[in-house]
Amino acid sequence: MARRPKSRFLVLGLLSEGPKSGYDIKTEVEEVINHFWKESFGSIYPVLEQLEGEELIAPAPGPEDGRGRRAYVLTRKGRTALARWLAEPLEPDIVRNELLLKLYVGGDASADVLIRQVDTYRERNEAFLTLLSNAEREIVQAQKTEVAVSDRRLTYRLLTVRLGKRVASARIKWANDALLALDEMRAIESV
Amino acid sequence: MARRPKSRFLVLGLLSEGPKSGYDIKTEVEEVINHFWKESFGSIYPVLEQLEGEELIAPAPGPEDGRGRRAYVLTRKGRTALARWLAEPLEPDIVRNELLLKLYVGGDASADVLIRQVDTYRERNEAFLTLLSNAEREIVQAQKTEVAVSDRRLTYRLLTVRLGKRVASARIKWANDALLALDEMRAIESV
DNA sequence: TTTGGCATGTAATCCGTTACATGATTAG
DNA sequence: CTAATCATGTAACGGATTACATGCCAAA
Repeated sequence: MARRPKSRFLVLGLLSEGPKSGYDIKTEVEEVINHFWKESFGSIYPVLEQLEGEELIAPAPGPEDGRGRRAYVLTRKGRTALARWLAEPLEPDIVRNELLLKLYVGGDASADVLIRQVDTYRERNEAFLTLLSNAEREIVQAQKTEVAVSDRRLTYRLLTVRLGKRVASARIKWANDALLALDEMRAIESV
Repeated sequence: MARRPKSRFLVLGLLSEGPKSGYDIKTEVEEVINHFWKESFGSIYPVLEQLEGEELIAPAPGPEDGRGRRAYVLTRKGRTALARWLAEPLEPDIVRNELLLKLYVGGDASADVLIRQVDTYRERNEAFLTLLSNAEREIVQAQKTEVAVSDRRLTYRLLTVRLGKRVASARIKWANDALLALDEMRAIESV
């Protein structure tokens, strides 16, 4: 069994766009794909080392950076491995929803406590939606100016943002419904 | 920092409904809350032992089962701990969406590969939606027959199912849009 | 009697985060 | 000069899964 399967493909995947260092990868995770993926330095650097050992990536050619920066590129072998992974069936995602667990086992709690939780959930998703809408606008803007070559990546990127938006909107709608139901419960409680 | 051991509260929470054994808890996870929570024997039994050590739960009174079954109940201390956790702020959920990663880094792949992935995603979410709709129907049915005391738990349970439905529907809608966009890409490719 | 479900538990191991440790370079 | 940012890396730890190990009971 391959170690750190998911992190491996994040690194491999991001390197497919061009030469990058561990630091670059971390930055891209934080600034761009943070809404659907997180990764720490603690896995990025070991993975880079491991992938180099397997000859899936290699140090980028060109002048060394004075700062000790070490960029990598995909090897042909690495590109093949990435393509293979892209075609592999999706693993079922692990689901652990703390809010739903609280609702499910919160039968003894007052409605107030749960209302507060659902409200937080709504707020977070609203903030998230705003964030994604901005990202979407930026991509659409970029699509107008870029040449056709990069168009495909932008299209894919747009898709990732739009799933986020759809899901966030769904959660917000649910939260509004749920708050109505919980308010009713509270009204009954206080009688 | 002390990260929240989530498994503890699953166990504590499920025990708040009444005496249960480790096996019961596993069954309930599998059959009822599987859509938003998973848990293995490998954590359930150690957690039970740990909680007993902390006096948050205690062996259920009553006749021993011949089969070696060991049921537990919440202590008063346990009930307090649960209530405290219910009111605690939600931790940000860890997001790792394999499909979106594949889309994001799949710029070099043929549209076909991605179409297959998105299609699988749609199918899974459709199956999921069917499952949840059945669960919803059952709860609504139960609400008509149950007495008012258990009504609150049923209401909360219904809310958990409905969030699942909302999100699944959103994903399906997205997938349909995405498939249209990807089909267009494929058409361009083949020219 | 043998299969399947009930029932508990442990060991190996994985995947990943957090916190720590270190140092160079650049902007103010 | 000094703070922020760039940049790499390691050690400790932790939470959870998987696979394994064990055995009882009921029904076919």
